[in-house]
Parts: sequence; C-alpha cells; structure tokens
Amino acid sequence: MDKELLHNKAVREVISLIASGQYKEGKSLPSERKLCEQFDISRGTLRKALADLEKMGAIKIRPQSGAYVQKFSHNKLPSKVLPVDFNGVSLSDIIVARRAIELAAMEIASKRITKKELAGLERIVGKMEASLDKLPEFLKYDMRFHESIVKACRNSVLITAFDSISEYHKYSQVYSSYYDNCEQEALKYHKKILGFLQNGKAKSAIRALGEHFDNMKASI
Amino acid sequence: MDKELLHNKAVREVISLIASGQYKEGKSLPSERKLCEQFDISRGTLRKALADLEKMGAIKIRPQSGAYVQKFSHNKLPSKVLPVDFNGVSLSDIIVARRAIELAAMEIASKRITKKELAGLERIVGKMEASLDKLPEFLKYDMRFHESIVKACRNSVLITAFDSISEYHKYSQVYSSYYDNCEQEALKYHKKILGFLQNGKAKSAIRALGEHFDNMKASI
DNA sequence: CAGTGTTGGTATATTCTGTGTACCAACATG
DNA sequence: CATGTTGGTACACAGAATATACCAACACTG
Repeated sequence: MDKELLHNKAVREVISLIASGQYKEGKSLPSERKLCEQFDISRGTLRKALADLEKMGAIKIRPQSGAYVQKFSHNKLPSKVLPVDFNGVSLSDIIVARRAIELAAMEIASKRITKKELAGLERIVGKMEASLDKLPEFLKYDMRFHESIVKACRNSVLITAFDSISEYHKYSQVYSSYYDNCEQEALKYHKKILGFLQNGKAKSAIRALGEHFDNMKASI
Repeated sequence: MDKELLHNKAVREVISLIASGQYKEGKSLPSERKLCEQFDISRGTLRKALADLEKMGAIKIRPQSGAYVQKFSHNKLPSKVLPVDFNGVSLSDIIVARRAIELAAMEIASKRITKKELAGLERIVGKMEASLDKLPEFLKYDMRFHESIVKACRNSVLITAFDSISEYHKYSQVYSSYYDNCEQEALKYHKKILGFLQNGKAKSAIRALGEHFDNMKASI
C-alpha cells in the first residue's frame, strides 16, 4: 500500500503546468497563498512541494518576491514524485490505452450525448481554434474535449479508467512535445468528430476518433 | 480530494470475500491477527473495519470466539465504503469497460507473452477446472486469468486502467451472481484462448476473448 | 511620508490515520 | 496445570495535513 502524498501530487501538478507552458521560464509562479487555494491544500503542504521543486532545480525561490521558473532538464526526476510506475512508459503506451478507453466511450456517447453537451463541445472547439498559437491553452482545451466525450458516455467504470490514466497523459507533456506542429491536425479531427456527432453519424464519429489516435501515434 | 481510508478498504475487501462465498454464512472469519497479516494493516485499523461491519450487520463479533458471518442484505451499504461513484453502475457497464481494456491488452500480450507466462496461464486454467463446483475458488482463478493476460502486455498505462476498475469487478459479485451456471462457458473460453496463445494465433485469441465478453453480457 | 497590503519565512498547536506494543480475561487444548 | 489462542483495551508514537498566528522585506498608494 503506497500512500500518495499530497505534496508530491502538488509537485507533479506544478511540473506539468510548467511543462505545458502555463508557467513560463523566468516568470514567477502565482503567490503561495494563491497556489494553496488553486490546488486546495494548506500552505504548509504547498511549501513542502515548493521546497522539493527548488531542490530539483525547477524553480528558484526569492524571499519577498516569488518562485521563479528555471530552465531545467526533467530527465532525472526523482521517482517519488512520478505516478506509481511511470518507468518504462512510452507515449505510444499512453495512446494505446487512451484509444481503447475512448473508443469504447465514444461508442456509447455517440448515442447518449445531449444537445447541451454538444454545445459544450462546440464551445471547446471554438476555444481551441482561438488558441492555435498558444500551445498550453490549446493543450488544455484538447484534453477537455476528450474528457467531455468520455463523461458523456455516463459509464462510471469507463470514466474511472480514463481518470486513472489522465495523469499519465498530462505528465507525458513533460517528456515530449509531440504536439509540435500537429495542432492543425488535431483541430481538424476534433471538428470532424464534432460534426459527425451533431449529425448523429455515430459510426463516422468513432472512425474519426480512431484515425485521430492513429495520427497521433504516427507523429511520434 | 477524497482520501481513501484504509479501514474502509478493508471493509470492502471483507464484504467481497463474503459475497464471493470465500467466507461463509454462519462460519467465523479468520482471527483478527491473521486478517491483519492478510490485508497488511495493523490490528487497530482492522478492528475499526470489523466494528463497521458489525454495525451494518454483516458480521457478529463474539468475544473470545470470533467474527461470525451473518445473513444480511447489502442493498443499503453506506456509500462511504463503496468505490467512489458506484451508484448507477450496472454489470454491463463493467463488462463494456473490461472488454475495451482487455482486448487492447490482448492485442499486445498475444505477441509479447512468454513461455513462463503461458505456463502460468495453463496452471490457472487447471485450477479452474479443478474448482468447477466451488464457486468462490473458481471466481478467484477466473479473475487471475484475466489479470495475467493484462499484465503480460507490459503496458503500465493499460495495467493502471485495469487495476483502477478491478475493484468494481470484484465488488460487483456482491450484487449479482452472474456466473451461476456459466462456469462451463467461462472455462471453455479460457481454454480456447489459452490454446490460441500457445499456438501463436493472436487474431483468434483476440476474437475468442471478445466472444467471451459477449457471452458474459448476454447471460445477464 | 506614513499607511496599507503583499510577499516569502517561521513557529506552534491540533487533528486525523495508522502503527506498535503491551497486557487482560476468557477459553480451548495438550 | 501449563500453554496458546481468542477478542478487548489502553497508551504512546509517528506522519501527514490543517489552521493560525506573527515576522521582516518590499511595493504601492493616498
């Protein structure tokens, strides 16, 4: 029984935010008190996380000023902060798993999805298009699109499975920027999928999602 | 951030063992000290779990004697001890999710599986055959068979996803005994799958596993 | 310039799980 | 009778996380 420590989780959260570009090199993180609220943890716990992050060189804390993001190589992150068995996990492993779960979810979601949820998807796609040049933003909405589809299937077991690996997915951005120059491709597929869903073409939506994953796999 | 309490996990573990018939009505559980070791928790924590189980009527503790399994209706189990969002989960939801994950795992496992792992599978199938009349035993080995295949794919992400829903699967036995009179069917498929794997017939193994799930779904 | 509010730094008390250890009385077995 | 088991109990302890202060350094503002 490994116990998941809150401050390690916070460390991972900050790292993935840095890696995805949400917190930029040279700039400072939000204040400790804001981060507490954002991560919903106490200040003591957060400071433990920040101390760890400074030790591993990800940030530099300047008294009375802030925590500044450093340039650092994340190749040798202490395994303590990594998701349990991250060793030996490749990007294609993540894609294989997501493909299996999301296709199954899509099969159900394409029949059950509501107009409200479709409107939500449309809004997300719009925001993706608007942030084509801002990678971190784009990735956030990309993730949210896939998440929404899985939730729409209303199968708690599939949703649990998806959630359990979502951290792998977020964290994989630390190691790779597989999305470089693939934003257009991704957006194209998302639009396609949305269109099929709106017109009730379930089969086509499923096929398009499958192609989307094939495309991702091919580009790495 | 819901924190998973150890004694709640122990409660669930005991319940699923009762439900699967491993601990039988009227008989007593193993001694507290043995259960501690079995679940790898301290006695204090275990006793908290037993106290909860007595409150909900699952067991009756007799001093200087043991904890005796009672006949009890598990329809209104306190949601605290249930896996996070068990409400509204049907057996078919579980099967859909397992099908998606296990088929993806099989696709890889059928190529990567070692002779040692195949020997392990053969041993498990043998034990299933030997315990055809003992349902709890049978279920244990059934689960172990599927688990072994998923592990054999060596994709940590898929394995994580599988583990995350394995408790749903174990726990579903509380609500249903969908395996009644289906043992032969299950054994048949397991033998078929094992045979295909041994002969390197990957495609057939995958198809057989798919049929296995279809069969399970049809029988509920 | 004085006042106010922010920043990170620090210390302390408290709560909650969970472990570990010890000892007890009741009972069974040899 | 001695030994070992059973559940019952109490207490000390460690670790994680929270909550609540207060500090010094700095920035901004009226």
